[in-house]
Amino acid sequence: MDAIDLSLVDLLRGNARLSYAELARQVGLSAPAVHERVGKLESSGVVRGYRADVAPESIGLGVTALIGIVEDSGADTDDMLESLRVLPEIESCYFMAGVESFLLKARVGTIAELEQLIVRLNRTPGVASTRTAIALSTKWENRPQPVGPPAA
Amino acid sequence: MDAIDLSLVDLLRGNARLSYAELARQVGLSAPAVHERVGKLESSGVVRGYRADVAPESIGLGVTALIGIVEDSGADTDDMLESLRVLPEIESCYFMAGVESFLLKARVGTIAELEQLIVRLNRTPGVASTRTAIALSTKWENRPQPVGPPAA
DNA sequence: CACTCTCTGTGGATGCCATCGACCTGAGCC
DNA sequence: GGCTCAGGTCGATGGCATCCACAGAGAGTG
Repeated sequence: MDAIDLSLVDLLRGNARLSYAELARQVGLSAPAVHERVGKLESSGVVRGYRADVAPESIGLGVTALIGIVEDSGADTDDMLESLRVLPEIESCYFMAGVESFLLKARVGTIAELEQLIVRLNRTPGVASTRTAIALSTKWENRPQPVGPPAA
Repeated sequence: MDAIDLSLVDLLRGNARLSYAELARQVGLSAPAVHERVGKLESSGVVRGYRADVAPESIGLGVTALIGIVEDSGADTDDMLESLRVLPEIESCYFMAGVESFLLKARVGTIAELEQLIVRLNRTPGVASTRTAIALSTKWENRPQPVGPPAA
């Protein structure tokens, strides 16, 4: 991970569809060299994939909610995780410090669907309680932070 | 947005670097047809961009925190938003229902940097108080939810 | 110091892909 | 019927991805 790798990562975070030729021009290397570097970034796990950033409301997921989960004392955290993982509405899942063991970001189409999700969560073994906060609007999301040390 | 558009969106959420030729094969159209559809999805705002998914710890952002913000009564929400927007550590910003007006997801390298961020937030005009929860680990994040109605 | 091995580059060749333009076809409408 | 438009296909062309052979820098070693 030298400065050129960081530039590549930065460029690809801004636009994942840049061609290798374009990346090569930006960082001052040849296209094959860039191809190899990016390949190594991928196989070493630095770059986990490439995703289209889609407006959620345009694919019927207009409701965003943040849900905190308090575990039962004695609950098996791994089992709970598996239960959470199968719920497709849960877009992100963080294991937290604090009273609430998990913080979920969930995306659904309607408030009714959110209700169903919350009911399902409360029925899940190991869940003592949930606390849901609805996002009225998303000001921004997953904004890439310019890479720290060798910026440009 | 017909079924083919949804398939394209799904494919690109899974791998944003798929070629138009490959997309065309997957949905059973010609490459130029796919090119035009994707172009329309982009210009209509359904597809907002393409991002490399980078492991944050590998670029020196190993600490994730969720921060709730309570506004002063009488604070100007738009001004606050502008103050928040310039802080690069804030990766996502939701305007929430509830006592806490904003919920931020912030990413920093160290706990010391997180402390600095919280201090800055508490000094920001309009901020009455903050509440910070640290993510001990990220189980998953921004997992694409398979598109609802016409799944395969 | 020279030898060698490895890592990371470059440059050239080749076949696939992006992209443009010409043309086709079916739906909706006078 | 005949217009028009949206959205397709096909073919051509230039650029790009990708493979290969080879070159130079640095580290470790006799």
